[in-house]
Amino acid sequence: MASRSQQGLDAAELAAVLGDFTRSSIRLPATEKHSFTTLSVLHTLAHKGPMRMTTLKASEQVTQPAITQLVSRLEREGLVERRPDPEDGRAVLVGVTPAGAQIVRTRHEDRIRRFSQLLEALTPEERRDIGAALPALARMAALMDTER
Amino acid sequence: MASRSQQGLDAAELAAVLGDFTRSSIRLPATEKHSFTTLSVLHTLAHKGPMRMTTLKASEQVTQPAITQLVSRLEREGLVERRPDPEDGRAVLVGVTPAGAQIVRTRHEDRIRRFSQLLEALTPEERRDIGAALPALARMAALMDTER
DNA sequence: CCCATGTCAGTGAGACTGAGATTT
DNA sequence: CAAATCTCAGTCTCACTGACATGG
Repeated sequence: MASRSQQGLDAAELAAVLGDFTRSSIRLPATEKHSFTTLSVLHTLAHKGPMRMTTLKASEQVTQPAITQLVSRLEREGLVERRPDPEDGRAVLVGVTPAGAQIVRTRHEDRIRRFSQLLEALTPEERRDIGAALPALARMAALMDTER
Repeated sequence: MASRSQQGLDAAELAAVLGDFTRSSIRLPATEKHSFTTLSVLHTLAHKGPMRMTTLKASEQVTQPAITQLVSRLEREGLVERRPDPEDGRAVLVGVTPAGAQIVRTRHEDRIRRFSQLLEALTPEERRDIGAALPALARMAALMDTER
């Protein structure tokens, strides 16, 4: 790649590798029962605590009706709870139930197990390279979020 | 992280960073008209040429009816073409049309543009670290695919 | 009265299972 | 006849837009 020697990293190569990586990652959890958005909502609620629909909507990048519908489904399954906001009669606060938190925990453990296996199949040099890039990748992810 | 000094990379940290990264990446193309699977099918067909439904089904990890339905929709939109397999009367071959190939191209260019902007916001050291990790990340993606 | 917050109704994509049709 | 390939029918999730009720 011509521009790699200039700035150390070619955008086309980056897009190709990370695109493949994301595609492969997405196809993995297809064996699971819950959808990506469902898990993302549970993850958000488990890590940030109860919040109102509007806040949740912003973090998941969907419309209000979509959040209403999703929260209703999760509530029916006993994974989240609705309760009125004591400070604002229009709003409701949504929080995870113990069952919802358990799903987040289990999924997290599954992912760690899976990644551990993947790491064992890599060479020490590859593990070192990926480890060294994690802070930069975390920064990129943060930049993607703020850019919206 | 305790185990980082031992093997150079902690699975929990890797899962956390790559999870965040994937989440942020997925939420990005929400502004686009076509779904993830739609784009993935067009991408596959554009890069590997016409193939039968069964092959496509395997690469996208969905059931036959889902592929039938998706191809029908894409055909209706003029993005792919069905034609009988001359060597097997049971099978059909699916290929992209020029319009479908154009969508793949445009999306690819958009991604490169976006990544270029992101890279400019990083430090030279961060770019170097990510560049050095790309081969290892590509290997990980390949391992995820073969593991299924 | 206006605005923010949430829900309801209707529509469409996209996935699944189960049941055929057709060709090898 | 058995197996492979694809389609059809019916159902579910999950997203959208537009209209609406309700409280600040």
